[in-house]
Amino acid sequence: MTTESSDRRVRKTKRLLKEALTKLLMEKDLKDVSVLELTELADINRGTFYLHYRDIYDLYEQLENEIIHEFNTIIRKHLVRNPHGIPFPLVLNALEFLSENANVCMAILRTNDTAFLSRLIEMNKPEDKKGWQDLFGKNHEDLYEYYYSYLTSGCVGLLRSWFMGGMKESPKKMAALAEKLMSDSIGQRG
Amino acid sequence: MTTESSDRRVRKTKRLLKEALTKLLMEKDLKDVSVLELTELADINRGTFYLHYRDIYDLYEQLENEIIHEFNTIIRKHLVRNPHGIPFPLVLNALEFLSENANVCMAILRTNDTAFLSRLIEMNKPEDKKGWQDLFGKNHEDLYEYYYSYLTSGCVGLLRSWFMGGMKESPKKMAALAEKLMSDSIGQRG
DNA sequence: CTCAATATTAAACACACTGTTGATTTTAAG
DNA sequence: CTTAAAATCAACAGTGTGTTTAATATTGAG
Repeated sequence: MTTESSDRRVRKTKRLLKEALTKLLMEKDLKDVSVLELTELADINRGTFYLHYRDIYDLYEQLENEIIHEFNTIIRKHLVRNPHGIPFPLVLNALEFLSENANVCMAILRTNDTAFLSRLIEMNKPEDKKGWQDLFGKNHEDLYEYYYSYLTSGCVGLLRSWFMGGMKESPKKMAALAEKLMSDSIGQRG
Repeated sequence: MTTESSDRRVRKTKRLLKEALTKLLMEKDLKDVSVLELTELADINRGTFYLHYRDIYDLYEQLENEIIHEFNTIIRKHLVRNPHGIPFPLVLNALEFLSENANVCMAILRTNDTAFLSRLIEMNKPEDKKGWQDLFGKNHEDLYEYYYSYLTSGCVGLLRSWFMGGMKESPKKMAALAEKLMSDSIGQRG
């Protein structure tokens, strides 16, 4: 995870750069963002950029990291309390977080980058066999991975759709929908 | 769609460049591919590249286009015959196509680019309200879009998982699984 | 407040790759 | 064979990169 610097100057520089990148990602692809224009927009010396980041992609990754980390914090919190099953508040909290951080999330999702998706999936995948069984039932052990992929990708797709459509539905309504779709997918144990 | 050139030289040049890009995408990200190394690998003059493509991303898009086009051909063929419902052969054919074109598909999916996903989704979305109703039932009309997003994203995730795992299951088995997951998602009309 | 440490700045640099051009050679189609 | 088109080769200016140097500004600790 990104370690917070104790020096105010560093914090300010990084914050300005991340804000600038978020702005730029609203209007163009990551590949079209140059260090030059980024630092000009942030009003930061170009050399300073390289004091903190290897390149634009490095900065982007750290931005994405922060979102994923906060996201996982929400998820973990619920998993500890209720290790099995898919609690409604989890989904709701997740959606509310996204809604509150719309700017950055929009920027990330706009890049059309499923690395974001893949990482969320991998990081929250149940590690032990027990977890799998509780989620998907005892049959089709060899298919757990596939069930999981379908479920999580589906959710991210749902979420993307909600985001891109301007988040017209309330987080609560979307949470209920996600909940229903997920438990329907899981519930079928042929 | 990409128009086939009548000139053998052009066809050869484009084919070599696409093959070279596919190779390079097996080992590095699209952003790290330069026109220089691409044309050297393909043994094509660098200037010739610009006769046909704007930049690396343009070439990549055309490569992706071809796959999507063939994919859609399979899908459309089935939709005409059986406009409503999700026929088993459709999924099977799609998976077999992917299996046969593993190289290119792997290269595309490895880029972690959901533009591929989004386009597949958009291009095959039922246009008329009737289609939606037949797929999802008559309730929750306002939620059709979300159902569709969940369903299709889920399938692409499933497919990605299958691909990245080395395609150990047979296309037939995966088709059955996809079929089941999709109809389970759709079948619920609470 | 003072000061030593550290971050930022400004300027310059070599470098790699880009995208285009014009002249020349090679190739394909009729 | 003839001719139109494509590919090659060499050269070009332009842009952004990544690094370095010395000077300047800001910070946190004492």
